[in-house]
Amino acid sequence: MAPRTVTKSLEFEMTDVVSDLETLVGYNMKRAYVAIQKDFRAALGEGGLSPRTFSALSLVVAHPNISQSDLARMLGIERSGLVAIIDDLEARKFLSRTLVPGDRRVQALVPTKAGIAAYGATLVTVQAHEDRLLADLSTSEKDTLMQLLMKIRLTDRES
Amino acid sequence: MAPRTVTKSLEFEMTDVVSDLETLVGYNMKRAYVAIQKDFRAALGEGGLSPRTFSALSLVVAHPNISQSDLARMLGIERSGLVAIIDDLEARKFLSRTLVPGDRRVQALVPTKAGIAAYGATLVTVQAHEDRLLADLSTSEKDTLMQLLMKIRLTDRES
DNA sequence: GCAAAACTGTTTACCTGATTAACAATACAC
DNA sequence: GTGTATTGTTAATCAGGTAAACAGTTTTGC
Repeated sequence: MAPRTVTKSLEFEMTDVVSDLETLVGYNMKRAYVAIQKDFRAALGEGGLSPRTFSALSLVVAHPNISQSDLARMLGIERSGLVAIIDDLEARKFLSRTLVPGDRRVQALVPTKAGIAAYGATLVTVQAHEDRLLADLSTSEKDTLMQLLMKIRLTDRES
Repeated sequence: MAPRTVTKSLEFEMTDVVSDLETLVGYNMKRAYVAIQKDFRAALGEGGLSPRTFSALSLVVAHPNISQSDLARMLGIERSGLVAIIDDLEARKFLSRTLVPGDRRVQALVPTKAGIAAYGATLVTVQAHEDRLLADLSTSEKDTLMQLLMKIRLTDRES
């Protein structure tokens, strides 16, 4: 079956590999992640939302009345860690904690009009930042990257 | 030119996209990075090297007699932040700070035999962790991922 | 020659993001 | 009803990182 395909020449490319480090996915993932985050913060500027706060706001806008516990689960963080994030968003008047009739434990998170507007504007800025930073990647490369990242991300499901 | 290619069906796939968040590279990059790092730590266990300490050791083994300043530059961190990492590696007797004849400011980092051995063993463990975690990705997918991450990473050069 | 500038390793103070453990209030199982 | 589970919260702690200052040591520019 397919006896003599020549694949050897693809195994190594002659870019000078500085050390084994360069061949590890984790190391390159970290460096790429740091570069993106740095540019994200620069794009949103002083007083702008941090990546995690933006993520939380995004999910609250997409899922109004979500509880903090559910939001924490979606973000993959502990609910104790979410408190400060929600405090921040509430201080900015982007959402409010509101009582839920049926269950007095939970406080549903509802975005304000200002919150929805701010989210929309910020999303545009964030998308512009990604378009700029990833200008060297073609659309199909970006698609591929997203698929691969998603695959790796979902590895973490069971924990 | 190419008047009616049907690309529309590729634009959106019918996985339920929870929010805009899922469409952002940065968010998925972070989630994937967190998943990998978590698995890395689990693979190396209690008392094992942290990712950043492993990275530093890798570069010292690959470049014996490197200075701390050069190492910090390679890692993309401040040299003040490197001190604790080198302290750790020196405490484990994996390297030593040694005087350099020509310049009394620098202390060259030289790996010990134990350091080189530990690095080799750890590298095998790390590679096994990545192979396991990324088992769902084909070899060519891994290659593609590395190329794309490298491209993004190099965006950060000028800073 | 020598003053000014630059570089090296280091400490200190601080920041961000995150976790764990505990807690009071509330709801649910049966 | 009693025991168990869940919610939001605080407090303590940690990991990783930055920025500013510092003493000691070259290097540069005349």
